[in-house]
Amino acid sequence: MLKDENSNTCISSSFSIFKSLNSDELELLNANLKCNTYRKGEIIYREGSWITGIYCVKKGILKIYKTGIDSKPQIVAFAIKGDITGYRSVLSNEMACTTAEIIEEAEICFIPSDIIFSLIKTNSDFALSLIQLTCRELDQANIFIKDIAQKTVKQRLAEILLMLENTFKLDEEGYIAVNLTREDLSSIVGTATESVIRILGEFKNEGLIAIKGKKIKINDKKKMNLISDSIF
Amino acid sequence: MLKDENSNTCISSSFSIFKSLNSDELELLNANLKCNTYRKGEIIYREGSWITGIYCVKKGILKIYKTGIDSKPQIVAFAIKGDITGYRSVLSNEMACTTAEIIEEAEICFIPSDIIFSLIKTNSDFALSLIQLTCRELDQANIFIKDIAQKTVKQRLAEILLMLENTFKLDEEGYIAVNLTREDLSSIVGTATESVIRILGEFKNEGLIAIKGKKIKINDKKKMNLISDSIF
DNA sequence: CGGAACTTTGACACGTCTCAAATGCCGTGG
DNA sequence: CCACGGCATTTGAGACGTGTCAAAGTTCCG
Repeated sequence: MLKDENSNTCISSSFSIFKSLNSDELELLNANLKCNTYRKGEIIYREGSWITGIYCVKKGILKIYKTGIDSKPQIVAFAIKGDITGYRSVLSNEMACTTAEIIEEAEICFIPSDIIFSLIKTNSDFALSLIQLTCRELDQANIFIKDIAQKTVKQRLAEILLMLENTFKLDEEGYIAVNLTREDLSSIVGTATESVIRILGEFKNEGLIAIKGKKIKINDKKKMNLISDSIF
Repeated sequence: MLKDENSNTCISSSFSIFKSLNSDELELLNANLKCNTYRKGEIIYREGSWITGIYCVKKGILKIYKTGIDSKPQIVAFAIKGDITGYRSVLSNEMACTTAEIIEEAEICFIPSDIIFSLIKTNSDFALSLIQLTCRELDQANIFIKDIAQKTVKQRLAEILLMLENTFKLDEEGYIAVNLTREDLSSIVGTATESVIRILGEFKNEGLIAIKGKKIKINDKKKMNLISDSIF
């Protein structure tokens, strides 16, 4: 029994995308996995490269970004425990359109694309789950387009902080449990690093947040929402 | 034979999303269609409402937008002949997250959602087509996030003009065959109407484009690309 | 023909970016 | 274990891009 290594415990209900698989399908999946641990800074796949399967995050945090002008990155998503990534390129037979980089020591399983395609073929509920996953992400992306186009940097930063609190758990003290550099933050919000620093400072002075190094705690979620929604 | 009204000629190979359907499935589809013509300004569905099926565009042009701050719209897509819209909300059982408005007299067919779901269930190729469609749109959205976050208004406007030329056909004189107000343009680019006007003026003075009322013609596509890619 | 919506132009204020320099933090190697 | 070097953060000053507001001109359509 290799249960602790590669098998059943690896992919299961913690990945909601696989919730519609029966035990046979789960077994097929787990029999074809390659799991690995990665350290901060490692690249799982790179924009423009061909990837041959999708990646499931068992543990840790990845940032998913596109590379823009002067190789300035634009973070378009994070992947945490239970998320899959790389599926877009695999499903549409295209080169990876983003880069996936570890920002917190991670354990990641690789699933070859033919397994995914055969699951889509044989299990329509799984296919539907995938459709719904992409639809949800598409709406998120459109919301962000709207916000980045219409909101000020301050509003966007408030919004992103709330999003981060929503995405990542809080530690014992209430700080958002992720270490992002100020530059990372600027690469999400779409602004200069210095602007992030200045506005974080304002938020802190107004008592809206607390800062301890890279860790941020939102003190006044209500006011933060008002700022983000520009009712302020 | 009602061929000219609702049946086979209506949904067919012109909708690439339906290319994987066999003749039985096409027949089922066409038997359940409701087609209508709409005039400029009409709303097909509205953000926040529940829609019970998807819409196929046989003719005409729609703008798809989200409503933002001070009800300022943010256009996130267009739908033209051969496109489907509204599928995101249907597939993920959520309220419409965008509004679809006619900007050029259109002929549109409605397909009830249960038909779509049953096709997904029985035809995995159709499901895969849908997945690939959403994946492509998702990447487009992420590209636009990157650009809107990193590019100047001028660069974005150049990019959008190129995109419009790519999306819509050209008329006999080479003008992009769509009538967008300057405000529409500003709602795509994410800027003020006045900024669009001023920069269009610059482009025109530099001979990059020609303007005839709402119609725009790109004279120097190469230079336009350079501007958009900020190699300029 | 009249009015409404759209377009254009100008002046001005403000937000945000850029550049530069100082300080702080952290991991690596001696 | 400490010192060093490099990277991240912070702060300031100044320039520039864009948004806002106001007013005039234009087009469109009933």
